[in-house]
Amino acid sequence: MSTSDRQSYHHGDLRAALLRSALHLLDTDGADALSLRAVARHAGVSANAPYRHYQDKEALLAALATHGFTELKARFEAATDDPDGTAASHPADLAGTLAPLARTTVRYALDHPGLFHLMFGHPCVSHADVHAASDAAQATVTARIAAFAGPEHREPLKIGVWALVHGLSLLLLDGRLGDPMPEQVDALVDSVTRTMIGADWLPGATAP
Amino acid sequence: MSTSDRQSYHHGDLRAALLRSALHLLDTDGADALSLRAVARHAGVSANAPYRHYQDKEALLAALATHGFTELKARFEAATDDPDGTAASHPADLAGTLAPLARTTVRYALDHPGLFHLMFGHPCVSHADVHAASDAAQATVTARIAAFAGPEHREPLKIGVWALVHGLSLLLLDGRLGDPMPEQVDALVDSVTRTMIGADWLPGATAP
DNA sequence: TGTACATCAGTGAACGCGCGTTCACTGATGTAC
DNA sequence: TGTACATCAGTGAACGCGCGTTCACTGATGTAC
Repeated sequence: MSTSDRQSYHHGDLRAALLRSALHLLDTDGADALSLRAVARHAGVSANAPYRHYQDKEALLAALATHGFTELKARFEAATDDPDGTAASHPADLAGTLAPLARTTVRYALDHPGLFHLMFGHPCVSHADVHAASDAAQATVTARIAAFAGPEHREPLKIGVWALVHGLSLLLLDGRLGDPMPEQVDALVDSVTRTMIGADWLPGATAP
Repeated sequence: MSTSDRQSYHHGDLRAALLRSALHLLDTDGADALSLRAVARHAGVSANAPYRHYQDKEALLAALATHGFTELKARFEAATDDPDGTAASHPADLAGTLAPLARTTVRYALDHPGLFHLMFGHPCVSHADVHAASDAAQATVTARIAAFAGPEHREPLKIGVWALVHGLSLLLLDGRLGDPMPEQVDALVDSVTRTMIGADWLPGATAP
């Protein structure tokens, strides 16, 4: 796949190929190890060919992060089968609604560790495209929360959920919670989410 | 301070000076930018002098991370005035107990962004020293939780709190929650912590 | 249908850089007698 | 108290490396006539 089936001088769709190579290397070698030269090498192309398609390294990184957020958003929507997020979906409680989203995020992080690090730990986030894609993904989650929480809890809850899921992903990624199997991960995320999202501030909610 | 008051060939305590320089650079230029050469340069010493005190770069990083965890633990203890963590301290609810610890962590992250990244995002964590210091810090928090939560909630709650605080720190660090002033940060952490640590699973707890 | 030519998307060599690490060295320190 | 010498903690130069980026180039493509 790397030094691929390219027989002509022109590549065809090098832009997309570079993105693919970069994603591969990102998750193989880690975000810190990603170099433009390595990406070109993996795509079977000379070291400066990428400059035909991306202004510089930053631009490629921004494209990668944007891709990540877009894909994450799509997974959020797939996870809830409720694309616009406005209709109240079947689970009656907030934890039941958020758990699949939490699972989706954590899984994405574990599937794409390098990309996840890039998405959340890199200054290239200041790019307008990245920001837009990130906001869109976040909005998907926010919409779910809005349907459940009263306005005075919406903001801290939104931040809290985001932080919780984010932290969980990174702790798992860094191996700080051991090295659980995928289904153990799901169970862990579920139990943590349900424990943390105590519903006591919901109107009329009490102990289980 | 950098090319310091050193007039003799021998330095005196280069080991400590290197650590100090590294900490400074870490929080000034970021964890990714930290190089052994830069540390030596900042300490006013030749590029290979550090090798007299640390086997290689990894060893220095491990020392830094260890330092970070040790200091964090001290701050935890200072924050609760309850050094051994066994006696039930004055706040009657879990959120009241954990909020100061959450604040402490987030503040530490914001005070030492580079070090925090190193502590939580770097493979040097596998060093035994680092592990020990990290566990010790974590135990301080765990002890507080154990005093409040029943055994069946202890584990997910422990992980959840850790993830929440960790995520909050990193989101703030990456500028993803805007650029709040220190006291706004404290207020944010408090409100998120209290919202997220719903006490509904506490025996007999109900809505406020 | 055939040819001239502009444009596009690659190549290969080179640039300067900072890095981690090793080498043979040398100045300062402290200990034995 | 004075001197010889081992040991320690630095120096400065050099190594090979991979990086991002620029340069002048060339092969392929497509369009005008």
